[in-house]
Amino acid sequence: MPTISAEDYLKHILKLQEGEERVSTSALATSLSLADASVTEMLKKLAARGLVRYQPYQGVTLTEKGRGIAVRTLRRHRLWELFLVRHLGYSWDQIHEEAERLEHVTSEALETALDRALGSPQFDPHGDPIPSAEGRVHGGASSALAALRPGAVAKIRRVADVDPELLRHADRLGIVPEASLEVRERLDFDGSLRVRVAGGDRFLSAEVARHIFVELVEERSG
Amino acid sequence: MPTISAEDYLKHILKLQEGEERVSTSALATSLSLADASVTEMLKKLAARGLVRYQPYQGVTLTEKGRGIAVRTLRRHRLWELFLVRHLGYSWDQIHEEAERLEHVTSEALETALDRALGSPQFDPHGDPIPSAEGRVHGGASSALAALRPGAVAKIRRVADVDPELLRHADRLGIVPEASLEVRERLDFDGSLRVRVAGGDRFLSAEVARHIFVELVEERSG
DNA sequence: AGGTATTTTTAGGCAGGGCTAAAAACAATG
DNA sequence: CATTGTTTTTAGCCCTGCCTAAAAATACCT
Repeated sequence: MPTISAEDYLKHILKLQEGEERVSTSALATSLSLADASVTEMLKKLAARGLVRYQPYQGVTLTEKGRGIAVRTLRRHRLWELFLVRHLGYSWDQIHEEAERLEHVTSEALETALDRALGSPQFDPHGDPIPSAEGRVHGGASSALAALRPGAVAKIRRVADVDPELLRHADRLGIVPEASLEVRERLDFDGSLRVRVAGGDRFLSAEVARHIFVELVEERSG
Repeated sequence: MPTISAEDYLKHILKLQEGEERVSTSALATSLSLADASVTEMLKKLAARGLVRYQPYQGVTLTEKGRGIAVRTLRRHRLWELFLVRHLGYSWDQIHEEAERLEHVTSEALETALDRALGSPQFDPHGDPIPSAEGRVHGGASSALAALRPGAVAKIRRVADVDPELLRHADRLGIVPEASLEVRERLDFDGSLRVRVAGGDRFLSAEVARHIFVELVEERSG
């Protein structure tokens, strides 16, 4: 059984590993909000348990075993997030912290029960893919709303779960997964956008638009 | 925030405190499956945090603060047990272990959500009372089935959650909270009983009957 | 009361995880 | 290529909880 701490390390490595080949000690330390030295030590322990490949000064990568645990933890996290919304009346800005704790005390039986109660869902409330029980992750190929040009029509896929405030803000604007949207105007000097969504025109800062991911439907010239 | 360990200590002290005035170090150690010495040390720490009153060689009692945490933990445990049965398809012999872990990662918000989803329930699936949000525990005054005489008619209140096997056994016999039962026969030499329950006659060993608690309805002479 | 038994506490260790400060390795640049 | 700067690792500590073995209190019993 991996400890809570180990699950957290593996989860963060998994996330940081997207794109990059090897994850540096300092990047991981920043991501976990821990001192670099603490991370160095833990990496040695994880390597000894066969969960990561670690060469001093060369960063880490997950082994198959480590990846398995990381993905399983991510699956539990996202199943809980959806469960909290669907069955316990939570809103999507309040679920991250709860799931962060619940994911570490979820047995295989409970994971299965959650999955069944939810009908084997593919996405969590933020639009993040829920890994399958076998560990396959459905990498949705979507692009940042911030990159779209005026006239573009797109379907919202995902709102990055970086901050509860962003989520509350997006929600008030009608920016939720599955909603449709059209870019009406783009101010070049600050990158902010005016978009039509849920029947109304809304303004989004570039910073907000950077955290919203969409699938392009049509690229009308404005 | 109390640690998981502290919550477990307090919960066990609460349980052992029923009846007895002070709880001894060794009784607590046995209950927690820990070495006596470990318990002694922890008691000093809990006392320093104001959660228990502890005098060397004199045993422990809970302070108001400690009792509050113990009762809250018990409440969360029992809410989870019922939730697992009602909303996640668990049977009552599989819920204890899950709840044992979930109770320690349950925020006040989650506790409230569980309570609401269940309609502020009074009892868990074993018939154990669920403490109120304010910490009041509904002490149900029931007696052991083992003590009833032939001819007695009673309503089942509670089946002690001591072992999953006992629970599965009781369930197969139709012995569940709220069911009605009549004692038909009692074999004095081993204390075993023949009872009528759910329309059929069933045999119970004295050991099983000792873990079933009932409320007497009528004491017919057999 | 005095001596044996039992309980409880103290002493000394260990593993998991974390921290700061100092040293070592790697990178980068004049 | 040598020096400065940035990462990363090592060294030495801390805290939480647990353990065993030995010592000290309390209890029991003749």
